[in-house]
Amino acid sequence: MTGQVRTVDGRVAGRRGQATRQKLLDCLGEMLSSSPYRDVKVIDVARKAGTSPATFYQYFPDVEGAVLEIAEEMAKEGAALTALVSGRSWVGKAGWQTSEELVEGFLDFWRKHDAILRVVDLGAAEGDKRFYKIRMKILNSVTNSLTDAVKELQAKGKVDKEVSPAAMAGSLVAMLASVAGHQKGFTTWGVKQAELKPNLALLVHLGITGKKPTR
Amino acid sequence: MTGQVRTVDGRVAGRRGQATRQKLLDCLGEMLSSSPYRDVKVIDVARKAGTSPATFYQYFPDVEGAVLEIAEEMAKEGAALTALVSGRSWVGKAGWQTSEELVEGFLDFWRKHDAILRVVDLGAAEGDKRFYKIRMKILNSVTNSLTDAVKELQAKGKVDKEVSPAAMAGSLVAMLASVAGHQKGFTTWGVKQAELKPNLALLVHLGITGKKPTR
DNA sequence: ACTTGTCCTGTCATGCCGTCAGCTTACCGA
DNA sequence: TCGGTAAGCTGACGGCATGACAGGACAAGT
Repeated sequence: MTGQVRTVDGRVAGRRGQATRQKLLDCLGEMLSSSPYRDVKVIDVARKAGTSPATFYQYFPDVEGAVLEIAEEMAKEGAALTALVSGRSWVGKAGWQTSEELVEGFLDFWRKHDAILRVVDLGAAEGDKRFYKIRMKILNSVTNSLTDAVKELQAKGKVDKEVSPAAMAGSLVAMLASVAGHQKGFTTWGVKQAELKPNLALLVHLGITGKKPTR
Repeated sequence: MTGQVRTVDGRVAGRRGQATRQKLLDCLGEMLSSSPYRDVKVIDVARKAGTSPATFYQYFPDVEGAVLEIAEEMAKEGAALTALVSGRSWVGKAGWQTSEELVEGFLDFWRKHDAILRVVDLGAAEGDKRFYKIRMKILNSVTNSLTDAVKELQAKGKVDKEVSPAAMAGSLVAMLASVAGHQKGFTTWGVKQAELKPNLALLVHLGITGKKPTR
């Protein structure tokens, strides 16, 4: 399915090659956390990995290509976010818990992949389809599940029909992603983490069900 | 207050100099809209402005410095966003209208300054205090006004005391900013602009007042 | 016309980019 | 043990952007 890992010039990578390749990816990941994306240079990544720039170009077409690789890997891990929504209840106390756990999971994931998500976000916002696709891949599962939840509640007559499930789900997910991306900003600003989560959960609950939660 | 416009080496810029400077800023702005931030080079900006790279460096320390300049200008214009919230009513039909106009104004502003806001966002997310400050400057006015609105409603007993006004306002503003930044994404994805706005307005209204709007 | 201060550019050292030929290393069959 | 072959790595190079400087072009006042 995945095929073998290949170098740019078409050779198949063996054990040693894959190790080098992975080391380059790891170092790039660290660089992205510690310095602005704009300033990340191939030569620095190579030096950090204890190899030469030429080696980098053997495995990746350019920095962006390597970033995409890291992002893809993260996207796989992000599929687990679906579990935060699908098959959960939105009624009563269980509904409140669903909201809380969704927010919690989201913030954790974002904190963990902070740097790379920032780059993905930028790429997507700039119109790069590949980055956009990855961003979708991560958000889609959650968004779709939330969309379904709203549709279901609408069918039961518990939510106004004027609400567009997709728009609502998309907006909420965008909010979560954005707030997660600026978590540091919020704290600097005077809003504590502990306050943030319940408020986000409240907004999610309000958006999906249209009602205040029963805690 | 503003002082005179100065070159990097300390001289005061005259008429001609300011024109050149402005032209460079304009061209940089266009470049940011049409190509990834990472790939914007001084030499391209200079060429586009019909001048030389050396001239660019006479007015700006680097690309980032020039971007900050554009961003500052935009921030001034963004102060007008305050008017969308301050002194408005959140009760009854007027409340719904407030929500709608806030969303409308926000999306328009973001659409207009699309490219530069993206860069400011990235800079802020990467921890650059100067960009963070500008982002604050734009969002602060709206956020503060919204915070006050929530506090007021809380004082009247119309909103739960558990709600943190600042966290709620910050989350809503982050949502608006994020959705605005990915407007293209939403449309590609199947959500129409016309659906998006009322849903965002609904979420804002729910978040601030805790109640469904009366339309 | 002359002076003065502003404005622009040609040029240069530096450093990164991206590519190539060629060297080293690991694996494998004889 | 010994080549043979393919994988793996690097030094070196032309090309280009950067950022700094000194000096020439220009406008405005005298």
